Amino acid sequence: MRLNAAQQEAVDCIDGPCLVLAGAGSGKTRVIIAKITSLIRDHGFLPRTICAITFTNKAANEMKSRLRADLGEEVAKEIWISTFHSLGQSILRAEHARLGMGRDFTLYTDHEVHNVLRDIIREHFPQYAEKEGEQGAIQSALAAIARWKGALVAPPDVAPRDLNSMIYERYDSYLKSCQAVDFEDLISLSTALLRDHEDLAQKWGRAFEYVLVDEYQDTNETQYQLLRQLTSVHQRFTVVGDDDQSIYSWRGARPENINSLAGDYPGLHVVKLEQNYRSTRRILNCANTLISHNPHLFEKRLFSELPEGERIELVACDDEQAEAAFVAADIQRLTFEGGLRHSDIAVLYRGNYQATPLESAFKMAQIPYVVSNGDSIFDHPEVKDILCWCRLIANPKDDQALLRVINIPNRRIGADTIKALRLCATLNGNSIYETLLDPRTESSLSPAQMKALSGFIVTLSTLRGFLLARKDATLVDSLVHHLDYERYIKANSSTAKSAEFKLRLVSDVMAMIGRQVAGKRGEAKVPFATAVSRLLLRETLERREDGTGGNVVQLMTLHASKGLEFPRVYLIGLEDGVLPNRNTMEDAYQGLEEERRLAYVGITRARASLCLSYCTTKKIRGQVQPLMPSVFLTELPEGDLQRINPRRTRQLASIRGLDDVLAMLRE
DNA sequence: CAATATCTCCTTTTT
DNA sequence: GGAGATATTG
Repeated sequence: MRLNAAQQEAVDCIDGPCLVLAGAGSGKTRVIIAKITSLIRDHGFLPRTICAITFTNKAANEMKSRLRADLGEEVAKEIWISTFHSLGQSILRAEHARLGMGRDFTLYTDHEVHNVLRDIIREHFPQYAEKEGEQGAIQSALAAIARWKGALVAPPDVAPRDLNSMIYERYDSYLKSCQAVDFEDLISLSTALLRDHEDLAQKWGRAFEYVLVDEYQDTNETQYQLLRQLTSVHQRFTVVGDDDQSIYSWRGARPENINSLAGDYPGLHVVKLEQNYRSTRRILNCANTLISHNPHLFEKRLFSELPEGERIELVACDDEQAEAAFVAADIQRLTFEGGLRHSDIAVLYRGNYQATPLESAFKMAQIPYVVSNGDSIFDHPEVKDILCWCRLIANPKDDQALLRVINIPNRRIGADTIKALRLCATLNGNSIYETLLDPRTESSLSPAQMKALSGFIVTLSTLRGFLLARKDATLVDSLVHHLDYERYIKANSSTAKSAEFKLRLVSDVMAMIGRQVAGKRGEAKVPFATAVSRLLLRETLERREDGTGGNVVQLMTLHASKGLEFPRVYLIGLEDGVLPNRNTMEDAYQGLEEERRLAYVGITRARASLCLSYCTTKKIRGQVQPLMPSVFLTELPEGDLQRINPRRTRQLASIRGLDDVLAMLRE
């Protein structure tokens, strides 16, 4: 498809910094792809000097496959396409020595970070937990630490010494003793590294002659700093963003980074994309009217030359079961009679928990569906166990992994033994692994305990010797085999069938690691530790069925829907307290604005047809409670809405309208 | 030390 | 109304 004037302008601006303000559906992905293609074909950039950064793996994969289609496998695989986090991980793995870390450091997930902080507070600051409640203390420490890391302040440099700063210090040294980093470290340590080492700043600044950032409004402080450093040598980059779609401020995103650019780069070229190619004029009008209730950083007016389209449907249901049943019945109507494919449809909602009633209604109606970001293969305890074994093999200092698997399979190592071990470890500031090997430890434990522990040490060192020597996919089989994991799972499963299921999950995950280590699929061979932390970053999830693949309805949160589009969209749960979510209202009106943007993102996912629904009652904590419709419904243009009675089956007439619109969209 | 019963927190979004 | 952590038994 041809580019319009503004899109072409954005593609052609290559000599300096370029900011593209891209409204929803204005073809920003097309611009990014066209620009990368043009950089390579028309301007002689080498593919490996181009770096494109996205926020989700989903977006990165999408970009990869589109570039593969345009440029071919050979060229496309050379381009650096990654999320900020995985780029940070690459930098840290390459430069680990400067940080005084081994190459095989571990990535701690939020869950582990939470547990670490909980243990620190329990052990060293019990009065803190008593005063604020344990959860409150953890939350407060977590927020403070995130703030310091975001501002690149190391524990010794924290100015007013308070409780949180002491926790920060303990936390930091604990992570170091485990040779572990957290998600935020992937970026903040990379940034600090380039800040403190001029040669590295030069090296990485030269590596990328052109940098592109998608969803720029979602960058936080450190990500912006990293971008500045990566582009410091050539000063050539394009960032694409839309402040109306900023929905991650809760994790530190600063849409103001859009404004900072103009100050930091006086030569900044700004391009606005205001023509929407995605949605009917009615859908766009709804979206525009809703978002006009928010203040704006940049004035922009989205317009569309597409047909007016059908009115937006508005459905009031009795409760969430009725709502789910309505959506299911409506989808059946549209697919049986309306000729819509299941994959043309998405159901969007605020929280993951809202998927449950939909799932049961869809199962009942035999509607094929996928829940994205729903329960992942990595959430199964058996998979977590085996992954912790992998982490431990790569990095034995990884205390959190060690504590999880020290008694898996059963080795008769119990709570008392672990308690004694941890005491020794904290006393010497060592990891538990080091403590196990320390001769001084023996005096603190009984002979029986020592015997059980030495069994564990032998197993671990055998596995390390065995696995780290291998560079092929068989290593994963040998892990399961050596642990006698099959027997362990069978012993802990109620039925043979569930044991089989669990083993299947485990071997799937191990196959993912095996593929990377062996360098299958034309990808580069990857060290064991990297392969494992890619799983923790969820980088290697099996590719989603795209279009042709699974013909299924997609269920997802509004956050997960960003960047996607569907002919028919259901946006459910438009109740006061749900969307806008009650818990976000604390930070005054800021919260409401972000919730409104969330609704805006949902509405603008729809191409031809949109259905909004809400419930008048819902079961909350077991109690049925009445609910008010969302304020956002009152902010939509009345004339573009059409109330639907969920109890009455509808006529084909309304489907024909949809058909026409779809046909015009396909032109 | 392991298996079962009871309690407590939380249900916002994700790399 | 559910998961996960802790207390209580065998």
